[in-house]
Amino acid sequence: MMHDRGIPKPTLERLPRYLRALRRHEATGEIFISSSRLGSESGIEEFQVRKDLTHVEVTGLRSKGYPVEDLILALRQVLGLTGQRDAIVVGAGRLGTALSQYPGFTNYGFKIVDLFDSDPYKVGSMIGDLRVMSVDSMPKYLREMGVSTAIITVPAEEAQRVTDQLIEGGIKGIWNFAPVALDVPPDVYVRNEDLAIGLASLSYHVARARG
Amino acid sequence: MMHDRGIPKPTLERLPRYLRALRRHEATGEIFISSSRLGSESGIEEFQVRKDLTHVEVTGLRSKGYPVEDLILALRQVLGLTGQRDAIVVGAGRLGTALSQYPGFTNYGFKIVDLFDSDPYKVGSMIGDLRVMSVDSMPKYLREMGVSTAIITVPAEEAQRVTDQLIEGGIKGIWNFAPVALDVPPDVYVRNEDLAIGLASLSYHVARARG
DNA sequence: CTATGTGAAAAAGTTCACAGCG
DNA sequence: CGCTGTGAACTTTTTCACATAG
Repeated sequence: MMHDRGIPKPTLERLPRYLRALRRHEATGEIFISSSRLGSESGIEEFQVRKDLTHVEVTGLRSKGYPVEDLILALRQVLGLTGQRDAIVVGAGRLGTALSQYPGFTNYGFKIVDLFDSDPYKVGSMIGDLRVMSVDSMPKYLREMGVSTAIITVPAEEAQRVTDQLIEGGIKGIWNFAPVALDVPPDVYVRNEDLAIGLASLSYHVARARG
Repeated sequence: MMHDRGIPKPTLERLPRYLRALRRHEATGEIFISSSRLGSESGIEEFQVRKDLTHVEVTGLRSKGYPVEDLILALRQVLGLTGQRDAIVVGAGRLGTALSQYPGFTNYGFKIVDLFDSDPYKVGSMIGDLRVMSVDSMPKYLREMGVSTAIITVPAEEAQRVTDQLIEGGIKGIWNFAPVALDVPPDVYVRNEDLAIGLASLSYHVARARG
Protein backbone atom coordinates (compact mmCIF):
# COMPACT_ATOMS: atom_id res chain seq x y z
CA MET A 1 0.00 0.00 0.00
CA MET A 2 1.14 3.52 -0.72
CA HIS A 3 3.58 4.18 -3.52
CA ASP A 4 5.85 6.11 -1.23
CA ARG A 5 9.22 7.13 -2.61
CA GLY A 6 11.07 8.29 0.45
CA ILE A 7 10.64 5.86 3.30
CA PRO A 8 11.27 7.19 6.84
CA LYS A 9 14.74 6.28 8.00
CA PRO A 10 13.66 4.33 11.09
CA THR A 11 11.30 2.28 8.95
CA LEU A 12 14.08 1.58 6.49
CA GLU A 13 16.17 0.15 9.31
CA ARG A 14 13.40 -2.21 10.31
CA LEU A 15 12.44 -3.56 6.89
CA PRO A 16 15.53 -5.80 6.62
CA ARG A 17 14.66 -7.30 9.98
CA TYR A 18 11.22 -8.24 8.75
CA LEU A 19 12.76 -9.72 5.64
CA ARG A 20 15.01 -11.94 7.66
CA ALA A 21 12.26 -13.04 10.02
CA LEU A 22 10.17 -13.90 6.97
CA ARG A 23 12.94 -16.01 5.47
CA ARG A 24 13.18 -17.98 8.66
CA HIS A 25 9.40 -18.26 8.68
CA GLU A 26 9.38 -19.47 5.08
CA ALA A 27 10.80 -22.80 6.24
CA THR A 28 7.68 -23.51 8.29
CA GLY A 29 5.61 -23.64 5.11
CA GLU A 30 2.91 -21.37 6.51
CA ILE A 31 1.41 -19.13 3.87
CA PHE A 32 0.32 -16.21 6.02
CA ILE A 33 1.89 -14.36 8.90
CA SER A 34 0.21 -11.86 11.19
CA SER A 35 1.72 -8.55 12.20
CA SER A 36 1.95 -9.69 15.81
CA ARG A 37 3.78 -12.86 14.83
CA LEU A 38 6.12 -11.03 12.48
CA GLY A 39 6.67 -8.48 15.19
CA SER A 40 7.57 -10.92 17.91
CA GLU A 41 9.92 -12.75 15.55
CA SER A 42 11.79 -9.56 14.80
CA GLY A 43 11.52 -7.90 18.18
CA ILE A 44 9.23 -5.07 17.06
CA GLU A 45 5.77 -4.01 18.26
CA GLU A 46 2.89 -5.19 16.12
CA PHE A 47 1.45 -1.75 15.39
CA GLN A 48 4.85 -0.60 14.31
CA VAL A 49 4.98 -3.53 11.92
CA ARG A 50 1.67 -2.56 10.35
CA LYS A 51 2.67 1.07 10.03
CA ASP A 52 5.95 0.10 8.41
CA LEU A 53 4.31 -2.26 5.94
CA THR A 54 2.23 0.70 4.82
CA HIS A 55 5.31 1.77 2.84
CA VAL A 56 5.48 -1.54 1.03
CA GLU A 57 3.39 -2.66 -1.93
CA VAL A 58 1.51 -5.46 -0.23
CA THR A 59 -1.94 -6.05 1.21
CA GLY A 60 -2.67 -8.16 4.24
CA LEU A 61 -5.81 -10.24 4.56
CA ARG A 62 -8.07 -9.53 7.52
CA SER A 63 -8.15 -12.33 10.04
CA LYS A 64 -5.25 -14.09 8.24
CA GLY A 65 -2.31 -11.76 7.98
CA TYR A 66 0.21 -11.01 5.24
CA PRO A 67 1.06 -13.51 2.49
CA VAL A 68 4.64 -14.51 3.27
CA GLU A 69 5.94 -14.91 -0.27
CA ASP A 70 4.38 -11.69 -1.53
CA LEU A 71 5.74 -9.79 1.41
CA ILE A 72 9.28 -11.12 0.87
CA LEU A 73 9.08 -10.11 -2.77
CA ALA A 74 7.72 -6.68 -1.97
CA LEU A 75 10.42 -6.06 0.64
CA ARG A 76 13.16 -7.13 -1.73
CA GLN A 77 11.63 -4.86 -4.32
CA VAL A 78 11.47 -1.79 -2.12
CA LEU A 79 14.97 -2.37 -0.69
CA GLY A 80 16.43 -2.75 -4.16
CA LEU A 81 17.57 -6.28 -3.37
CA THR A 82 16.61 -7.66 -6.73
CA GLY A 83 19.30 -8.79 -9.11
CA GLN A 84 23.01 -8.79 -8.62
CA ARG A 85 25.01 -5.74 -7.65
CA ASP A 86 28.78 -5.55 -7.86
CA ALA A 87 30.82 -3.86 -5.15
CA ILE A 88 34.47 -3.35 -4.35
CA VAL A 89 36.26 -3.26 -1.01
CA VAL A 90 38.90 -0.57 -0.47
CA GLY A 91 41.39 -1.45 2.26
CA ALA A 92 42.84 -4.95 2.54
CA GLY A 93 43.36 -4.88 6.29
CA ARG A 94 41.71 -7.24 8.74
CA LEU A 95 38.23 -5.81 8.41
CA GLY A 96 38.47 -5.49 4.62
CA THR A 97 39.61 -9.09 4.41
CA ALA A 98 36.80 -10.29 6.64
CA LEU A 99 34.18 -8.37 4.68
CA SER A 100 35.49 -9.36 1.25
CA GLN A 101 35.11 -12.99 2.22
CA TYR A 102 31.85 -12.63 4.10
CA PRO A 103 29.37 -15.06 2.51
CA GLY A 104 26.32 -13.13 3.74
CA PHE A 105 26.61 -10.54 0.98
CA THR A 106 25.26 -12.98 -1.55
CA ASN A 107 21.94 -13.21 0.29
CA TYR A 108 21.58 -9.52 -0.24
CA GLY A 109 22.43 -9.55 -3.92
CA PHE A 110 25.88 -8.05 -3.50
CA LYS A 111 29.04 -9.52 -4.94
CA ILE A 112 32.47 -8.31 -3.93
CA VAL A 113 34.25 -8.27 -7.26
CA ASP A 114 37.59 -6.70 -6.34
CA LEU A 115 39.77 -5.51 -3.51
CA PHE A 116 41.97 -2.40 -3.46
CA ASP A 117 44.77 -1.17 -1.22
CA SER A 118 47.41 1.54 -1.30
CA ASP A 119 50.16 -0.53 0.30
CA PRO A 120 52.58 -1.66 -2.47
CA TYR A 121 53.39 -4.76 -0.43
CA LYS A 122 49.79 -5.86 -0.52
CA VAL A 123 49.06 -4.93 -4.12
CA GLY A 124 49.31 -8.01 -6.30
CA SER A 125 48.84 -10.53 -3.48
CA MET A 126 45.79 -12.79 -3.26
CA ILE A 127 43.16 -12.57 -0.51
CA GLY A 128 40.73 -15.44 -0.89
CA ASP A 129 40.23 -15.56 -4.63
CA LEU A 130 40.62 -11.81 -5.09
CA ARG A 131 43.82 -10.17 -6.23
CA VAL A 132 44.59 -6.91 -4.40
CA MET A 133 44.75 -3.98 -6.82
CA SER A 134 46.26 -0.52 -6.42
CA VAL A 135 43.95 2.30 -5.36
CA ASP A 136 45.47 4.45 -8.09
CA SER A 137 43.84 2.26 -10.68
CA MET A 138 40.43 2.64 -9.05
CA PRO A 139 38.88 5.58 -10.91
CA LYS A 140 39.59 4.05 -14.34
CA TYR A 141 38.53 0.62 -13.10
CA LEU A 142 35.22 1.86 -11.75
CA ARG A 143 34.32 3.63 -15.00
CA GLU A 144 35.24 0.65 -17.12
CA MET A 145 33.54 -1.94 -14.96
CA GLY A 146 30.53 0.20 -14.15
CA VAL A 147 30.77 -0.60 -10.44
CA SER A 148 28.82 1.90 -8.36
CA THR A 149 29.14 0.61 -4.80
CA ALA A 150 32.22 0.62 -2.59
CA ILE A 151 33.07 -0.45 0.94
CA ILE A 152 35.73 1.62 2.69
CA THR A 153 37.81 -0.06 5.39
CA VAL A 154 40.97 2.07 5.24
CA PRO A 155 42.33 4.04 8.23
CA ALA A 156 40.68 7.38 9.01
CA GLU A 157 43.55 9.44 7.59
CA GLU A 158 43.23 7.84 4.17
CA ALA A 159 39.46 7.73 3.94
CA GLN A 160 38.86 11.10 2.33
CA ARG A 161 41.56 10.61 -0.28
CA VAL A 162 40.11 7.23 -1.20
CA THR A 163 36.66 8.75 -1.30
CA ASP A 164 37.79 11.41 -3.76
CA GLN A 165 39.11 8.69 -6.03
CA LEU A 166 35.86 6.77 -5.76
CA ILE A 167 33.91 9.88 -6.69
CA GLU A 168 36.21 10.44 -9.62
CA GLY A 169 35.30 6.95 -10.72
CA GLY A 170 31.61 7.79 -10.53
CA ILE A 171 30.67 5.82 -7.41
CA LYS A 172 27.06 6.16 -6.18
CA GLY A 173 27.05 4.42 -2.81
CA ILE A 174 29.67 4.14 -0.10
CA TRP A 175 29.61 1.95 2.96
CA ASN A 176 32.09 3.69 5.22
CA PHE A 177 33.75 1.79 8.08
CA ALA A 178 36.39 4.48 8.60
CA PRO A 179 35.65 6.67 11.63
CA VAL A 180 35.43 10.03 9.86
CA ALA A 181 32.74 12.13 8.25
CA LEU A 182 33.28 11.92 4.49
CA ASP A 183 32.82 14.91 2.24
CA VAL A 184 30.85 13.87 -0.85
CA PRO A 185 28.62 15.50 -3.47
CA PRO A 186 24.87 15.27 -2.81
CA ASP A 187 24.26 12.53 -5.37
CA VAL A 188 26.54 10.10 -3.53
CA TYR A 189 25.02 8.18 -0.66
CA VAL A 190 27.20 7.41 2.35
CA ARG A 191 26.27 4.90 4.99
CA ASN A 192 28.49 5.19 8.03
CA GLU A 193 29.11 2.04 10.00
CA ASP A 194 31.11 3.35 12.88
CA LEU A 195 31.99 0.50 15.21
CA ALA A 196 33.28 2.88 17.86
CA ILE A 197 29.75 4.23 18.27
CA GLY A 198 28.62 0.73 19.13
CA LEU A 199 31.47 0.42 21.59
CA ALA A 200 30.65 3.72 23.24
CA SER A 201 26.97 2.89 23.43
CA LEU A 202 27.78 -0.44 25.04
CA SER A 203 30.19 1.19 27.43
CA TYR A 204 27.62 3.79 28.46
CA HIS A 205 24.97 1.21 29.27
CA VAL A 206 27.27 -1.25 31.01
CA ALA A 207 28.77 1.56 33.08
CA ARG A 208 25.28 2.50 34.29
CA ALA A 209 24.41 -1.10 35.09
CA ARG A 210 27.46 -1.63 37.30
CA GLY A 211 28.55 1.88 38.18
CA MET B 1 25.49 21.22 32.36
CA MET B 2 22.52 19.15 33.42
CA HIS B 3 23.04 15.98 35.41
CA ASP B 4 20.94 13.99 33.06
CA ARG B 5 20.73 10.29 33.68
CA GLY B 6 19.15 9.00 30.49
CA ILE B 7 20.62 10.64 27.43
CA PRO B 8 18.46 10.58 24.25
CA LYS B 9 19.53 7.80 21.95
CA PRO B 10 20.36 10.00 18.96
CA THR B 11 22.53 12.20 21.17
CA LEU B 12 24.31 9.14 22.48
CA GLU B 13 25.20 8.17 18.91
CA ARG B 14 26.71 11.58 18.27
CA LEU B 15 28.81 11.96 21.41
CA PRO B 16 31.48 9.49 20.26
CA ARG B 17 31.81 11.46 17.03
CA TYR B 18 32.53 14.63 18.98
CA LEU B 19 35.02 12.76 21.08
CA ARG B 20 36.92 11.61 18.03
CA ALA B 21 36.88 15.03 16.39
CA LEU B 22 38.24 16.47 19.63
CA ARG B 23 41.05 13.97 19.74
CA ARG B 24 42.07 14.97 16.25
CA HIS B 25 41.74 18.58 17.29
CA GLU B 26 43.90 18.01 20.36
CA ALA B 27 46.94 17.74 18.10
CA THR B 28 46.55 21.37 16.96
CA GLY B 29 47.24 22.54 20.49
CA GLU B 30 44.28 24.91 20.51
CA ILE B 31 42.69 25.17 23.91
CA PHE B 32 39.14 26.07 22.91
CA ILE B 33 36.82 24.85 20.19
CA SER B 34 33.55 26.45 19.14
CA SER B 35 30.38 24.51 18.50
CA SER B 36 30.48 25.44 14.84
CA ARG B 37 34.04 24.19 14.47
CA LEU B 38 33.32 21.01 16.38
CA GLY B 39 30.22 20.57 14.29
CA SER B 40 31.92 20.94 10.94
CA GLU B 41 34.68 18.55 12.02
CA SER B 42 32.16 15.88 12.91
CA GLY B 43 29.60 16.58 10.22
CA ILE B 44 26.88 17.81 12.57
CA GLU B 45 25.01 21.13 12.72
CA GLU B 46 26.28 23.59 15.30
CA PHE B 47 23.00 24.01 17.18
CA GLN B 48 22.75 20.26 17.43
CA VAL B 49 26.22 20.20 18.94
CA ARG B 50 25.24 22.74 21.59
CA LYS B 51 22.04 20.88 22.42
CA ASP B 52 23.91 17.61 22.73
CA LEU B 53 26.58 19.09 24.98
CA THR B 54 23.77 20.10 27.29
CA HIS B 55 23.78 16.49 28.47
CA VAL B 56 27.45 16.64 29.36
CA GLU B 57 29.03 18.11 32.48
CA VAL B 58 30.92 20.96 30.81
CA THR B 59 30.53 24.69 30.37
CA GLY B 60 31.56 26.59 27.28
CA LEU B 61 32.97 30.08 27.49
CA ARG B 62 31.09 32.78 25.61
CA SER B 63 32.98 34.10 22.63
CA LYS B 64 35.61 31.37 23.02
CA GLY B 65 33.95 28.01 22.89
CA TYR B 66 34.44 24.80 24.84
CA PRO B 67 37.71 23.88 26.58
CA VAL B 68 39.00 20.93 24.57
CA GLU B 69 40.57 18.92 27.39
CA ASP B 70 37.65 19.36 29.75
CA LEU B 71 35.24 18.36 27.03
CA ILE B 72 37.18 15.21 26.20
CA LEU B 73 37.22 14.28 29.87
CA ALA B 74 33.54 14.99 30.30
CA LEU B 75 32.62 12.94 27.24
CA ARG B 76 34.73 10.01 28.39
CA GLN B 77 33.06 10.34 31.75
CA VAL B 78 29.51 10.32 30.47
CA LEU B 79 30.20 7.51 28.00
CA GLY B 80 31.76 5.37 30.71
CA LEU B 81 35.06 5.28 28.84
CA THR B 82 37.16 5.71 31.93
CA GLY B 83 39.31 2.89 33.11
CA GLN B 84 39.71 -0.53 31.60
CA ARG B 85 36.85 -2.84 30.83
CA ASP B 86 37.30 -6.50 29.99
CA ALA B 87 35.25 -8.17 27.30
CA ILE B 88 35.07 -11.55 25.63
CA VAL B 89 34.32 -12.50 22.05
CA VAL B 90 32.04 -15.46 21.41
CA GLY B 91 32.47 -16.99 17.96
CA ALA B 92 35.92 -17.54 16.49
CA GLY B 93 34.89 -17.15 12.86
CA ARG B 94 36.19 -14.52 10.51
CA LEU B 95 34.39 -11.60 12.14
CA GLY B 96 35.19 -12.78 15.66
CA THR B 97 38.84 -13.12 14.71
CA ALA B 98 38.94 -9.67 13.15
CA LEU B 99 37.26 -8.08 16.16
CA SER B 100 39.36 -9.90 18.74
CA GLN B 101 42.48 -8.50 17.12
CA TYR B 102 41.11 -5.05 16.38
CA PRO B 103 43.49 -2.55 18.00
CA GLY B 104 40.85 0.22 18.15
CA PHE B 105 39.21 -1.29 21.24
CA THR B 106 42.03 -0.08 23.41
CA ASN B 107 41.26 3.56 22.57
CA TYR B 108 37.83 2.99 24.04
CA GLY B 109 39.05 1.32 27.19
CA PHE B 110 38.03 -2.18 26.18
CA LYS B 111 40.28 -5.18 26.30
CA ILE B 112 39.36 -8.47 24.66
CA VAL B 113 40.52 -10.93 27.27
CA ASP B 114 39.29 -14.22 25.83
CA LEU B 115 37.70 -15.90 22.86
CA PHE B 116 35.07 -18.66 22.91
CA ASP B 117 33.71 -21.07 20.32
CA SER B 118 31.56 -24.17 20.28
CA ASP B 119 33.48 -25.96 17.54
CA PRO B 120 35.70 -28.64 19.18
CA TYR B 121 38.19 -28.27 16.34
CA LYS B 122 38.72 -24.62 17.15
CA VAL B 123 38.75 -24.98 20.95
CA GLY B 124 42.32 -25.03 22.18
CA SER B 125 43.84 -23.36 19.11
CA MET B 126 45.43 -19.93 19.24
CA ILE B 127 44.06 -16.86 17.47
CA GLY B 128 46.54 -14.01 17.84
CA ASP B 129 47.60 -14.39 21.44
CA LEU B 130 44.24 -15.67 22.63
CA ARG B 131 43.48 -19.34 23.17
CA VAL B 132 40.01 -20.37 22.00
CA MET B 133 37.93 -21.72 24.88
CA SER B 134 34.78 -23.83 24.91
CA VAL B 135 31.45 -22.02 25.23
CA ASP B 136 30.43 -24.57 27.83
CA SER B 137 32.98 -23.14 30.20
CA MET B 138 31.64 -19.61 29.74
CA PRO B 139 29.16 -19.23 32.60
CA LYS B 140 31.67 -20.35 35.22
CA TYR B 141 34.42 -18.32 33.57
CA LEU B 142 32.35 -15.12 33.53
CA ARG B 143 31.48 -15.42 37.21
CA GLU B 144 35.02 -16.12 38.26
CA MET B 145 36.61 -13.44 36.11
CA GLY B 146 33.90 -10.85 36.69
CA VAL B 147 33.65 -10.07 32.99
CA SER B 148 30.40 -8.30 32.19
CA THR B 149 30.65 -7.50 28.49
CA ALA B 150 30.49 -9.91 25.55
CA ILE B 151 30.62 -9.65 21.78
CA ILE B 152 28.59 -12.23 19.89
CA THR B 153 29.74 -13.21 16.40
CA VAL B 154 28.25 -16.69 16.15
CA PRO B 155 25.75 -17.72 13.44
CA ALA B 156 22.13 -16.69 13.96
CA GLU B 157 21.01 -20.22 14.93
CA GLU B 158 23.44 -20.34 17.84
CA ALA B 159 23.04 -16.80 19.09
CA GLN B 160 20.19 -17.37 21.54
CA ARG B 161 21.82 -20.43 23.09
CA VAL B 162 25.04 -18.51 23.56
CA THR B 163 23.10 -15.59 24.99
CA ASP B 164 21.46 -17.84 27.56
CA GLN B 165 24.87 -19.01 28.70
CA LEU B 166 26.11 -15.44 28.92
CA ILE B 167 23.13 -14.49 31.05
CA GLU B 168 23.78 -17.50 33.26
CA GLY B 169 27.26 -16.08 33.73
CA GLY B 170 25.82 -12.74 34.80
CA ILE B 171 26.67 -10.70 31.70
CA LYS B 172 25.47 -7.08 31.65
CA GLY B 173 26.16 -5.89 28.11
CA ILE B 174 26.06 -7.69 24.77
CA TRP B 175 27.27 -6.42 21.42
CA ASN B 176 25.37 -8.64 19.04
CA PHE B 177 26.61 -9.13 15.48
CA ALA B 178 24.34 -12.10 14.86
CA PRO B 179 21.31 -11.18 12.77
CA VAL B 180 18.58 -12.13 15.25
CA ALA B 181 16.64 -10.43 18.00
CA LEU B 182 17.96 -11.77 21.30
CA ASP B 183 15.70 -12.52 24.21
CA VAL B 184 17.24 -11.14 27.41
CA PRO B 185 16.10 -10.00 30.87
CA PRO B 186 15.55 -6.24 31.25
CA ASP B 187 18.79 -5.64 33.15
CA VAL B 188 20.91 -6.84 30.24
CA TYR B 189 21.67 -4.29 27.55
CA VAL B 190 21.91 -5.51 23.96
CA ARG B 191 23.40 -3.43 21.19
CA ASN B 192 22.61 -4.90 17.80
CA GLU B 193 25.13 -4.31 15.07
CA ASP B 194 23.37 -5.80 12.12
CA LEU B 195 25.54 -5.49 9.06
CA ALA B 196 22.71 -6.59 6.78
CA ILE B 197 20.79 -3.46 7.70
CA GLY B 198 23.69 -1.41 6.39
CA LEU B 199 23.70 -3.49 3.25
CA ALA B 200 19.99 -3.07 2.71
CA SER B 201 20.18 0.64 3.36
CA LEU B 202 22.99 0.99 0.86
CA SER B 203 21.12 -1.10 -1.65
CA TYR B 204 17.98 1.01 -1.28
CA HIS B 205 19.79 4.27 -1.89
CA VAL B 206 21.98 3.03 -4.74
CA ALA B 207 18.96 1.47 -6.41
CA ARG B 208 17.19 4.83 -6.35
CA ALA B 209 20.25 6.65 -7.66
CA ARG B 210 20.59 4.39 -10.70
CA GLY B 211 17.19 2.76 -10.96
C1' DC C 1 -14.34 -12.90 15.93
C1' DT C 2 -9.64 -12.06 14.26
C1' DA C 3 -6.25 -9.11 12.32
C1' DT C 4 -5.55 -5.19 9.06
C1' DG C 5 -5.22 -0.32 8.06
C1' DT C 6 -5.36 4.40 9.61
C1' DG C 7 -6.71 8.71 11.72
C1' DA C 8 -5.69 11.08 15.87
C1' DA C 9 -2.97 11.71 20.24
C1' DA C 10 1.37 11.59 22.42
C1' DA C 11 6.21 11.60 22.58
C1' DA C 12 10.70 12.44 20.86
C1' DG C 13 13.92 14.92 18.38
C1' DT C 14 15.44 18.85 15.44
C1' DT C 15 15.67 23.49 14.09
C1' DC C 16 15.42 28.18 14.93
C1' DA C 17 16.06 32.57 16.98
C1' DC C 18 17.63 35.30 20.27
C1' DA C 19 18.68 36.83 25.05
C1' DG C 20 22.69 37.38 27.63
C1' DC C 21 27.42 36.50 29.27
C1' DG C 22 32.41 37.45 28.80
C1' DC D 1 30.72 41.49 19.28
C1' DG D 2 31.18 36.29 19.19
C1' DC D 3 29.49 32.27 20.80
C1' DT D 4 26.95 29.80 24.36
C1' DG D 5 22.73 28.14 26.26
C1' DT D 6 17.80 27.50 25.92
C1' DG D 7 12.76 28.32 25.35
C1' DA D 8 9.64 27.79 21.77
C1' DA D 9 8.19 26.31 17.09
C1' DC D 10 8.30 22.76 14.14
C1' DT D 11 8.95 18.10 12.31
C1' DT D 12 9.19 13.32 12.65
C1' DT D 13 8.17 9.02 14.77
C1' DT D 14 5.74 6.16 17.93
C1' DT D 15 1.80 4.71 20.22
C1' DC D 16 -2.92 3.98 20.68
C1' DA D 17 -7.68 2.94 19.64
C1' DC D 18 -11.00 1.55 16.75
C1' DA D 19 -13.76 1.20 12.49
C1' DT D 20 -13.81 -2.10 8.97
C1' DA D 21 -13.14 -6.21 6.09
C1' DG D 22 -13.01 -11.16 5.52
